[in-house]
Formats: sequence, structure tokens, C-alpha cells
Amino acid sequence: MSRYEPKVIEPKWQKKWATDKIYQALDFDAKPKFVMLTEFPYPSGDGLHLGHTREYTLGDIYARYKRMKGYNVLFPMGFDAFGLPTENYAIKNHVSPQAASQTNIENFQNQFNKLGFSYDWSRSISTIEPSYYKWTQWIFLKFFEAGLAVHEETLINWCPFCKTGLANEEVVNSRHERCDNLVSKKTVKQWTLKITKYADRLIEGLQGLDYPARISDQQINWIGKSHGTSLKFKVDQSDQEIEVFTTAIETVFGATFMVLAPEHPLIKKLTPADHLAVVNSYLDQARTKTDLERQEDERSKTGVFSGIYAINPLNNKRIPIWIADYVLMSYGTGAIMAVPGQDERDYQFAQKYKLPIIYVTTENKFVNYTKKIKPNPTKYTMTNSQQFDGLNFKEGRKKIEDWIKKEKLGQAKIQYRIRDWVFSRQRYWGEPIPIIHCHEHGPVSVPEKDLPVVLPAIKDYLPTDNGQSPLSRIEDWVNTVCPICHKPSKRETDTMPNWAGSSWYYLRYYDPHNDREFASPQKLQYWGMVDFYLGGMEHTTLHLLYSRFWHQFLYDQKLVPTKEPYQKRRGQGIILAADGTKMSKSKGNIVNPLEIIDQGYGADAIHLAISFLAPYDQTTPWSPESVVGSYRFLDRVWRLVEDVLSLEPNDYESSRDLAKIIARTTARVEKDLEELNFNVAIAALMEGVNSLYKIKESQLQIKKEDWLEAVQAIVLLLAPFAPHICEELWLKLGQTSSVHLADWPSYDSKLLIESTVKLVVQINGKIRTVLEVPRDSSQTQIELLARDNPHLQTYLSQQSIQRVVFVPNKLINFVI
RNA sequence: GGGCGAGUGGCGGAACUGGUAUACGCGACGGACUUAAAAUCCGUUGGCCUUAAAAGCCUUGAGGGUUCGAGUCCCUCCUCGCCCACCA
Repeated sequence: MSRYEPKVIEPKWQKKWATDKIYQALDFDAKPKFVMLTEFPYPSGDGLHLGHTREYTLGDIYARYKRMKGYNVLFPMGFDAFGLPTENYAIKNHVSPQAASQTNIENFQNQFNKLGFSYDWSRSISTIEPSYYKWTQWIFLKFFEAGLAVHEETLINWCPFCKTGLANEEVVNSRHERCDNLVSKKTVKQWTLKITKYADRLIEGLQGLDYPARISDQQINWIGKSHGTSLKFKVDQSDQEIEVFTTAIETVFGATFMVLAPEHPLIKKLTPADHLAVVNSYLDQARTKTDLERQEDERSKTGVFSGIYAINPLNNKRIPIWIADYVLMSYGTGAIMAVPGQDERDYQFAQKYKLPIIYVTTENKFVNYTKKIKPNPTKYTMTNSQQFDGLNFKEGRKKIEDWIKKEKLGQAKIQYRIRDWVFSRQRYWGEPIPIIHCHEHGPVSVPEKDLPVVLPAIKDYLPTDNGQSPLSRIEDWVNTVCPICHKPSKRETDTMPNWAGSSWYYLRYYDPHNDREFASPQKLQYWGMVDFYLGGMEHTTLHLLYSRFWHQFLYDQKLVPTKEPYQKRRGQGIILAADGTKMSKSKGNIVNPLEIIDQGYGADAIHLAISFLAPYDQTTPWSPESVVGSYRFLDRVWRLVEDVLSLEPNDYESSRDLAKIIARTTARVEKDLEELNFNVAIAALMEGVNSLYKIKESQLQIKKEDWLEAVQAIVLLLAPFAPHICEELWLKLGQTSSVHLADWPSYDSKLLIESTVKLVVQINGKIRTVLEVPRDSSQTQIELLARDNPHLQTYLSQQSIQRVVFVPNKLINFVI
């Protein structure tokens, strides 16, 4: 008898699996394909943490299960290594980002191996390899050639700490999500990807996909589609017009002033000389404020009168134009018609600056449009609205819209909250944007034959203070010739954001070594959509949205055969520290899964503990003891198998006791796995093993062959969760090939049906007793049994029975 | 403020279309084995009443409702988490 020693068996099998390449996915195999994807990591200096381990373990369990169920499973892994943290880490440690990435990738690779996941390493990719980013650049050029990558001047978010522009998605609570510093605003000439052109497609595409509501809702909210009206106001004593967007056109007669965002381009043109000084000082003040500071001012809005007036096109009323930073340049037109009688923000502003208020409901007081009127437009009657007085808001809206249309004063407009994707980074550690700027031809694609544009290795890659990429310092790299006219030209020096490489990486796994295409059409066709994509909720409005956008674009370019990349998406929950707070480096409460392995518990115990902890999508605190419990269970399974192997052969009759337990356990584990209830599946396995132990202790006479069959089934069922120990036990049981290539056990569903059932007896809905009765007993039979039962008699004899509710094989309820 | 979700023992959590609430695990307590400890095994473990047992009563955030029967469905409220947020 040997002891269960993960330290001994785990490395042994990890080596063997690698040598035998048992997890390789086969292109064009006849078995049904299944692509199981988990997000490839950003190889930070800290190594794999528990969050990674949860995601990868769950993906691994499911991939192994599908393999045993007879699928040709593609379960790949790679590295998303470009990006700020590595660069900042490299700066801090005085090494090159290349070297830092290399070290970190090796460390991750090593840790992956110790955790024993069933990846097909032959397909591994890394976004920083020129052979990979060649195709990232190639796809960018497709965007450029389709007019969806544009070099333009835009007001963007700027991280003063990282000294680079950012996408809107990267700003969380006014802070840069990577470094947590407050962002400011800056107008820069930048590359943007026109994701807004795909806004509707990104909403519609969600239909027919298996995404949980919290993910699709979050994307829909992020895209933020709203229907409204755009209306043009003439500027008084000028031929200029100012366009505003409103979703409440029926309140237009309550507009008593107009507000422009401080960044609005017309301000500089229109401000009269006598107001210039105050306006400029306000603009300066607004510019230096961060978004967060603007938000803090919510209760005390600030603004300044511009000195000019606008004409409401519906009633020709002259209203003052104000400038205030509660209006954002980045949404709508950067200008609003202010309706203080019906809009809370305008109301606050009007009160502060003593501006007139007109109420357009007959209640003649402040009524919040969004909260009150919009949900019940027929309940409110219009007033102070000329010929529309007396109508309810639903009718009024329709009539005003028609009028505006007829008089061509404006038009119906759909407005999105989502912004175009700011795609330039003024940092070193990213894919160079493959564009050459020519005096005559403007931005020009680098010809395909010259791809990849390799990121030059340089010593001085520190970000600059002038808003230029560090690449701009390398003159002999920057200076080149225009591919069209061959005149001296300059390379684009901005790099791509770290979300670029990950926007299409799953496709590269289908054909990772192809040097002529990003993937061959045949392989794209064979593997098709990712069947199951597990990842972090935090990527819902970042990576997940970006990659759906790229995929939809590639589909439009006829470069991929499917409209969407991911058929089924799930987000795993966050593991908190044991005290329920977030794990963080600063608090020093980070749990390192590798340490747990080294303590002797092994990778299997971690896999088990992590998936047993809670439902996979639930945020839950870590409990160190759960590893102990998992280890204990594995040890119990080990000893059970050892005990069975050491049984003396006997000639007892074959019995169905064990087969019943196995059938029940198999049915439960299978159902729970299909529904991703990993924690319950493990509970079912534990119950199964506990039942086997009970039978063993009961000294029933059971054939050794029955025992062998039973433990064999347990090993198969446990294999996805605890791959190493099961491989070892499988060998002990005399098998020669890997348990992970074995078939998932089948069972006779007749064994699930017990001949007797426990039937609950209730009096007035209260449980009084439980009767063990033959399956499918009739109501009459049960009633007789109940009347005979001495305990129930006390209830049943005293009062008359008014009604009997009977649920076959479940319950009988006497209403007395 | 908007969207989504969650409140069940000492803890993590289970409960199919309403039908034995607390599965499974952790922890705790008691016992066996041991010179001892670890490991392992066995037993107990929601609360109240009771010497004990039997029986009974209460219990799924709070309150109400529907139902023979509610953790599950409906209404009101409270608390917590995540995402978005001066979005016109």
C-alpha cells in the first residue's frame, strides 16, 4: 500500500502528458469539435494568482469533460504580453520590456505546468512575437483601408502618469484602470477605430448568443443607444447655428437657456470681446479639472454667461447661451437646450444663476422628465407650449416631431454613449502602427510585404513629456520613404493599445504557425466559433466588446466565416481574501496557488478546492481550509482504490448495490457539469464515495469485480477535477492508456429508479411523518397506511378530512 | 441617480417545473487507535422547551399576500455586492 503523495505523482504525469502530447487538438478531425477558451494572461511579474487559477481550472475541468465525452477539444493557451504594466515594471527594474516579458512568460509557463492544465501547447502564441503581431498590424491596415481607422484630432483621456492617451473603456471612475491615477483631457491627433459604426451591430449580434443577461446588459448599457431629436438653434446676430441633442423634444418650450461644453468649438468664434476675459478664465479652470472633480461639483454646478444668445426655432424666443462643464463635449453635440422646469441638472443651474424657469406641465412646478414624465407620458398634460397646450406628452411629442420634420428645424437622431476607440498609445511596449505619413499622400499603409513593422529594440524607451511616443526619438527608424511616391516620409510612432493583440487571438490558435495568412479559411471554417469562452467580468466592456467588434469587421471583410466570435460566454467570480476584502499586494493578503502546491497539497487539491468553493460565477471569500478538505477527499479516494485492489478474489454473487451508487453519481456529476455547477458536481462525487465507504464498512458480500468496476467509474468521474491522482489510480487499476483519453462512463438509467420511495405525510401542510412505500403506490393505498399509523391517528381520527392533496411518490397532505 | 444580482447554521454553500430547508465541505465537541502527537476512523452539531427520550414549537434579511403547502411566486421595505453615471 502506498500513500497519496501529490509531490511525487504530479510532476511525473505532467512530464508524461507533455511527452505523449495527449492534449493536442487535431485539425479537421471527424469527431465533433469543441473550442474551450479561457482568457490568455497578461504575464505580470507577480505570476499566476488565485483569480487566474479559478478561471483556468474551471476551463480545464470542462475541456477534460468534453474530451472524455468524445469531442475534438481545442483548449489553447498563450500570452498577452504587450502593455503598460510590463513596461512600467521594466522601467522600475532597469531591464528591457523584452527581457521582462521573456522572464515573466517563462515563469508563467512554469507555473502553468505545475498546475497541470490540459492545454495544447503546440498552439501557444504570444502577442509580442513579430510573427504574431504581423497579423495584428495586417488587420489594422484592413480597418484603415476600410476607412474605420482614422487619424484625427480628438479630445481624449490622457493619463499624466503613464504619459499616454487612453480609450474611454480604460477609464474607470475617472482613473486609469491600469495605474489608478486620475486622468485628464487632452486634444491630440490620434488614431481612432470607428467602433461607433458597429454600435447597432454590437447590440443586435447579442441575439442568439448564449451570454448571461448581466454581460449582454452591461454591453448594451455601455453602447447606450438613445432615440431623440437633434435641433438647430440660430445664434442671434450671427449666421452660425448650434445643434443640440435632446431625448425630450416635447419640453422644448421650457428651454430658457442653452449650455455649451467648455470645449465646444464655437465658443472661441462667438464670444464677444467684452466677455472674453471671464469666458477664458472659466475655460482655463475647466480644462485643469479632472472628470472626477467635475463630478464632485454635481451639487454646485459652475458656469459662465458667454455674452451671446440663441433663437429657439420653435417659438423664436431669444435665450442666453451659457458655458458650463456639466455639459460634456463627448456626448451628443456638446450643447444642450436647458429646460430647468423639467430637468434636474438644468434646474440646479438655473437656481444658482437666477435664470428663468418655465414649467411645461400643468402641474406648474418642477417635474422630473426622466423619472416621472417619460415613463407615463399620457398622465401629464402640456402647458406653456403654444398650440400643443392641452395635449398629453405622448401626443405632444408626436406632433412636435412632425412639425420639426415638416419645417426642417431638425431631425430624429439616434445617439450612442459609446465613443470611438482611441487606438494610439504614446508608449514603447506595443505593436507599431504600420503607417507612413507622406506630405503628399497623408497616412499610407505599410505594404503587406514589409510587414511586420518590427518594434525596434532600443535602450531609451521611457515615455516622453511632449506627448510623443518614444519611438519618435529613433530618427533612422522614423525616417523612411512613402510607399507610393518614394519621397522622404515619416513612420507613425504611436503604438497600439494592449487590447489590440487580444482582439483576434482566438483565431490564431486555429492556425498558429501560418506565415501566409492570419489563419487559413479551411481551419477557420473547421473550428468556427469559440464554443465556450470563460473569462473575467471586468472585460465585458473592454476586451469582450473590442474583440466582438474586430470579429464583426473581419466577417464584413469576408475574412472569417462566423458573424460572432463566441457562442457561449461566462464570467467567473472574484475570489476575495478570507476576510471578505479584495486581495491586494498592498494589503499583503494575496494567496499564491503555487505555494499551496509546494506545501504538499498538490495541484489536484487546488483544482478541487477552487471549484468546490462556491458557484463559479459568484464572488466569494477564499478559505484556506478548503484545500485541506479537498486533499482529505482525494486521500480517501486513494485509500478506497488501494483497499479495493487489495481485496482477496472471491466468488460472491454479483450485486447491484454498487452499480446503483455509481449510476446515481454519474447522472448527477454529468448534469451538474453540463450546467456548470462545479461545486455541486464535487459534492455528488463526495456523496458517492461516502456511500461506497458505508457499503465497505457494512461488510456486505460483494464481488471484487464489482468493486473494481465501481472505483474505476469514480476515477473516471473525478478525472476532470483531479487529473493527476486519477491518472495514477487509473494506472494502478491496470489501465495502460491515459484516463483523460478514456470514455466518460455511461450508466443504466433503470438503476436510478428505486423500488421504494420516501413519501412525506403532511397534516394541514405541516410534515408529520415520512413513510417508506413502494414506488407508484396509489392514493388509496397511502391513505390506508396513514390511517394505520398510530402517530397520525391522533390527528386523523379527531377531525374530519376536508381535502387530500396527493403527489405520487412525493407527498400526501390531509387538510382537516 | 440608472442597470444587474444577492441576503439560508459558527463559516463556504445545497435545495429540480412551489412539495422532507440546512445536501456536501470546513470548523467545533465527544470517542476509538497511539507512550504521545499527527494522520485516519466513528459519533454529535440551526434554535427553543425537556433530567433524558418521544412528541411539540420556531427558523431561509423584515413585514404582508397568494396557496393544501412558499427559501422558491406577488407586493412593500431594509441591507449588501458589481457595473455605469452631470449621457441631455
